[in-house]
Amino acid sequence: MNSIQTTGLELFYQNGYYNTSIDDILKKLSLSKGAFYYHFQSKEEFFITIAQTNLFRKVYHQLIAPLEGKEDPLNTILNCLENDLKRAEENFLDYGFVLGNFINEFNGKNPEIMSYLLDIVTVWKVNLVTLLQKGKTDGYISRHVDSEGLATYLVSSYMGIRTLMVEGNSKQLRYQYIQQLRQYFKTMDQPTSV
Amino acid sequence: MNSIQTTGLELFYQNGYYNTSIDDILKKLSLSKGAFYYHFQSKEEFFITIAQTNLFRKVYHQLIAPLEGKEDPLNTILNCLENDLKRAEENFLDYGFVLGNFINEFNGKNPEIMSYLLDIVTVWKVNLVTLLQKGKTDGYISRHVDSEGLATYLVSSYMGIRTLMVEGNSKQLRYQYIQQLRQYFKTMDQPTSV
DNA sequence: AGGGTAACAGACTTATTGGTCTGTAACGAT
DNA sequence: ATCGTTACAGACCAATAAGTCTGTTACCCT
Repeated sequence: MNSIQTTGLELFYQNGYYNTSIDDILKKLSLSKGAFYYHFQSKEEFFITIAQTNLFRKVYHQLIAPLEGKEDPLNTILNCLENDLKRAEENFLDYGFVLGNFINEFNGKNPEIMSYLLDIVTVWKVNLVTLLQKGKTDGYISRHVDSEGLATYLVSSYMGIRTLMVEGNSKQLRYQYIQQLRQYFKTMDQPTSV
Repeated sequence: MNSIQTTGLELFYQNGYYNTSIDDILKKLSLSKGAFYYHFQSKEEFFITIAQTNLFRKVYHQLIAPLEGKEDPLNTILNCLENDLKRAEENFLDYGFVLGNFINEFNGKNPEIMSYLLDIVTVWKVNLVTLLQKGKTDGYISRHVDSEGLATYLVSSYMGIRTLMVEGNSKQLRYQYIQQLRQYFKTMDQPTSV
């Protein structure tokens, strides 16, 4: 049953939700329809289950966990994103940002699933904001920085660069992206630089 | 025939390529299968035609044309993006960035179509780079700015924010995004601020 | 007026989809 | 050993997909 979820997320990620049939998943596992519909009510309920467990875990592990218990928020965020992009780059068959892809796919089609997906984005963003705020009280970040705005900006730019990196020259894109981010961060990492 | 393309792009945008059937398009136009397959060989060829004409025109009109013949590149870009986001926001049924959605959908599924879509991105990016370079020679932008990198950053962040703006509070997101961009631009609009 | 072609109409085919339903193997409890 | 429940197998169904094919208009040309 857990293997169904794992394989399900894998195939949904590669081919998209609507473009992946239950049969595709079952074929890969050499299982039958009966097995699937014994554990899950429908394809939709199946995906929601996956989103709330596997997908959330994945995002948390990739983008939130690496931020915990570190000083110097800006550098921590920068390293986290850079490592993530490097992983995506080395993964010779990368399909973009899992969460971003699904948000894109379900937009305007399934509001319920959309809300679950956006919840995950919110969790990520809240973690970023919290980290940035802490950075301000700890004296790492200039007080005039808008934590909410910066978090929004980070999330959106990351989602975008992951979409762009599906083409060939992902190495250059990553370099440029990180470089620009570093430049931007420079303007706010010392409170004296106002 | 042109109406088929227009309606086709409209529905592909709203529901995605794979989730829009030829019948859906034809039903909306009260046309028959015969009409469609008289003009187009297949659904794929149909989309490619749309991408190269209608989709390209749309992107050009939205994001490239407003940049032409203006001084002060950074402000021009900022205004262009802000106006575009405002339009998306007022459009009470917005489905994200057309081009970005398709790139997301076809990634890993149809390399040929992908190449056509990425071509459009390239055109946009080249236009940005050219504008930034001109801005440097005209003295609007600091010489140490990496035009290529900045263009990459602009494209990716725009694609990301459009994906995020599909949820409710798009007004706030737009404001935060533009605000952050403005802050970033401040660091490079005077050559003396190195 | 008549012939020919461009521009469609729409029934039909084949493949695939999500989902149902009946059947059955394994297995612990009594 | 038997019973009953869990965990599947897989045939089956209705809906929908892209694409084909045989018509049938409408209209221009001569």
